[in-house]
Amino acid sequence: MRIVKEAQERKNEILDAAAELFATKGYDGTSTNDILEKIGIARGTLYYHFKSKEDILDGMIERINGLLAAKAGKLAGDKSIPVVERILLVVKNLNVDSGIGAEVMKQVHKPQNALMHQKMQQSLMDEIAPILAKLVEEGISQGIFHTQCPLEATEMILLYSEVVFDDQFQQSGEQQVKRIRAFLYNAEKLLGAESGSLAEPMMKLFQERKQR
Amino acid sequence: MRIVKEAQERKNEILDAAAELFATKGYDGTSTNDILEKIGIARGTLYYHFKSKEDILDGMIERINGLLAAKAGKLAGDKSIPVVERILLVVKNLNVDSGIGAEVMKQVHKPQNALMHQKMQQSLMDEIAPILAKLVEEGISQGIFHTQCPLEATEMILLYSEVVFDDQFQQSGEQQVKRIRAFLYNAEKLLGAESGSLAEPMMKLFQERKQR
DNA sequence: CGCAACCGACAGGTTGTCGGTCTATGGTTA
DNA sequence: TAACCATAGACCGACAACCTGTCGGTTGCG
Repeated sequence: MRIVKEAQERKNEILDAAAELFATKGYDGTSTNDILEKIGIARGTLYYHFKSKEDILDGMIERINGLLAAKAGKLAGDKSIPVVERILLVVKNLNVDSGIGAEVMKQVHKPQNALMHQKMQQSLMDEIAPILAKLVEEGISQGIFHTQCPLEATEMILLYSEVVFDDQFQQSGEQQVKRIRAFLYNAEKLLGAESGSLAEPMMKLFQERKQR
Repeated sequence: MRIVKEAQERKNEILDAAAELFATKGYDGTSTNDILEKIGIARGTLYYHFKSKEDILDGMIERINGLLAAKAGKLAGDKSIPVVERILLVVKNLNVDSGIGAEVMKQVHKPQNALMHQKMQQSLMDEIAPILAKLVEEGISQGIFHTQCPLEATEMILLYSEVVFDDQFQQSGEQQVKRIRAFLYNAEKLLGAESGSLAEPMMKLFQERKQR
């Protein structure tokens, strides 16, 4: 008894399974067999919907990133909230994202998931950085920030946070705090923000996250 | 007629072949068969010297990075050259490295070489960043730079240049120039350098490289 | 003669392909 | 209205071709 579904539905089903598996076993560690066994479809079906394993990864990342970007865009657009607060909100939502995305995010940094990591990073640069940069520009027009290159400054900050706060960089609590302080110091310099104007609210955020 | 060589010699031979293959076909695109056929040894021999394919990659990166770091260290130590000039020299040597390393560097950024890229990046952060940071500190004591976090600022700069100036980021010449300008602007801000003090000599370097 | 270096067959796993099969749907006919 | 195809999109699973890593056995050198 073969079950037939609409293409889009099957595709999502496959992406769901893949996301969960990639999140727990990593991209390299997950075989296409794992995926198709998990949902009980045949090999041919998988390759009917996706042209390769990497294509599945791309699809998954696109889906997660679409959600992330949409959410970030919505938050960023709420002009009733002060700019700095909004930036914090967006950043917070990047890492504490709910749903399958969160699990994926955690595993992204492991060395065996290099490809996944790279693709995510690219996505982050292409989609999230511009959103944050818009906020920075808003801050500039309000006299909070001062820089001639808001987009690039944002990219630098985002990229560095992405790489340095990886789990792979296992470091003692003391080192971690030092790194975070340095990061905020540099971020303020890049954005031309007043000393402490970012650091203070950000440190709060980091401490919240640490407790989990 | 079986040829026997000293372990270290064979190891180097394998690393040489691997480097060349990885450089032309990428890490994923190169099979262990390719490597052992290239030098005419048997499967068992390869795995006698290296415990896995990834182990070969690690060995290769370590070798390249060792050379790079040694060269950079030597250049950085020459106190007869002004600090800014020395920084330029070190950076120049990172990308224009001679020998097999150069070919590898070119291919490192392709998407299929994600693992290679990541390992290289890690190496860069761990070994090269401190060397450059030392130079920055020297600059600080000379009043050229002003920052409380020389190491982290250096890391940010290095990381960003690594990612953004990848070939994968194919962009028009105009965009490229704009990005470079923004990069230098941000680097100066991070290091607390006078406007143009880095940008001017750096632009020269970029233009040289462009001509090749 | 002993040990380090080497060999190559082989197990177990992987991705992607391909010809063939099913099933839902919509048009046709009685 | 009901029975009857026809067809295309969704699905299947065997299979080819590869790939990595292992292991018992072999050989040459000191």
